[in-house]
Amino acid sequence: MELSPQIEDYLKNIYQLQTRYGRVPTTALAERLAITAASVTGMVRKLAGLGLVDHEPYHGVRLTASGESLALQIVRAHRLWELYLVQALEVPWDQAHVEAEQLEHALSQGLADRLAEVLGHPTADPHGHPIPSRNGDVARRGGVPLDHLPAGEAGVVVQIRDDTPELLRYLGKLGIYPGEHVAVLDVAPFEGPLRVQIGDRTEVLGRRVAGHVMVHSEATLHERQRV
Amino acid sequence: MELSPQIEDYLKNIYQLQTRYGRVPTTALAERLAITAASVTGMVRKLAGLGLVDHEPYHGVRLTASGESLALQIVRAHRLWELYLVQALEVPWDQAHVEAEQLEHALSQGLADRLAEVLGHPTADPHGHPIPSRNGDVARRGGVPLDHLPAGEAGVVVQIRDDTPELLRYLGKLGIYPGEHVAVLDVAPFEGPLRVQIGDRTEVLGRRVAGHVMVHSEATLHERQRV
DNA sequence: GCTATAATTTCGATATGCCTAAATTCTATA
DNA sequence: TATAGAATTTAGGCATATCGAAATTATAGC
Repeated sequence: MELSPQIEDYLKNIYQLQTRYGRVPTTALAERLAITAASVTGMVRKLAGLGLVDHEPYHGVRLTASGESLALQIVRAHRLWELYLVQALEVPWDQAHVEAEQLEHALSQGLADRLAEVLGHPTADPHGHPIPSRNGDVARRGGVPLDHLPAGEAGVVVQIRDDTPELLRYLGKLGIYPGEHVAVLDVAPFEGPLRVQIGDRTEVLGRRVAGHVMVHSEATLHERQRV
Repeated sequence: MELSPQIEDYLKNIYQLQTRYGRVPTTALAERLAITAASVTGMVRKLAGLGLVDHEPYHGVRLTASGESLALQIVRAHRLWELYLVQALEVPWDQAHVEAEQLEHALSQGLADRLAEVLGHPTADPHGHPIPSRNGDVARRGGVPLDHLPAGEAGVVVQIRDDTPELLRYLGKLGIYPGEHVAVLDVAPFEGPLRVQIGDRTEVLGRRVAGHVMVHSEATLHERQRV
């Protein structure tokens, strides 16, 4: 099936919204796509006609099986490009997203497979978001926001959520990437900032920022020291 | 200036036709873009309005300076991708064109420069077509069709002209690439096929095929043997 | 130079994807 | 449970880029 870039964007964004919030309201989609709700209604009716979404008027949309399968191909294309740009072309990770946004619509199945091969069949992009496999399998990566970790607990960064270029540049400067080990040394009272150990350095992180850093709790700092 | 992929395609194709044949008739463009002449007339009027082409009704179009400058950016994007796909991703050269056709519209100035840098600021794509520089300089590569070389003359392949995937696959099998040395051993009478030496092998080439292989005459076979 | 034919343009239509404004439906709260 | 305000859809329009058919202009042969 040959889809317009617009339709591809709809599918991708419906997918991303529904994975987090379930059935997607028209307005949420409209906001993400930066178009009016009226336009979304129109397009969504068309997508329903194509059998790609299930649209209950006034109650949002949800991808059908075939819609989801197509959405996953776009997500795959996007994330493969992001990783490729960062890894092979050394594009700064905060810029990769914008470029990938264009490139994702210009990636054939064959070339996608080639990228995946060159990258060693990766399962996550530079932000830690899972890269769907060719047949649409997605590894859920989960994690909890860093600011939910109690003082003294350690973990591994698994993904950066809701990232913006500015946030990514900041985190990059701090050396906070997926795969890095972090430990919460202490938390200032009254929902205050966190003192965090990253590698051999100590940084102070605001809660807003920490909330975007998803970690897998690994072991308490105490336990790690015993090892 | 932000242009639609369609407009980019018009500019690119006008550029390529006008470099070879001068002022471009509507019909020639229509045929290349696989759309009707009526559609071309409409679009061409629009391009003229944007100051990108000079349109003399009933006498074809020609790019203005700013139109040509934009066209060169597209050609640059296309050829950078082609080379990158072949060299870095090992895509077969007969497939690179189709992929690049899509990717060329999704290449930012910055990423184009990055590709060029990674490739070592190349001046030609895998087919030997010149890659315009960032500021629009194009190295004319010329060459004469291989079948214009008299028997006994040698040369270097500089480019493959009017290539199709089938032709490219065939030439690839014969080991005929830009940069390769070839020598015409003899030519069968009545516009017959050519016996050609390629590296240390000898192949027989039909005239149709040889006509697509552009070479720079280098030295006669006789002279080369003396060296 | 006239005319048949080819090239090109004009004209009216269509599909896509977006918009604004108005109408409708939903939902939370009094 | 009635209703105000929010969410959503409907209705009418617009720009882009395409088409086929008809009209116009160019050109080549007589």
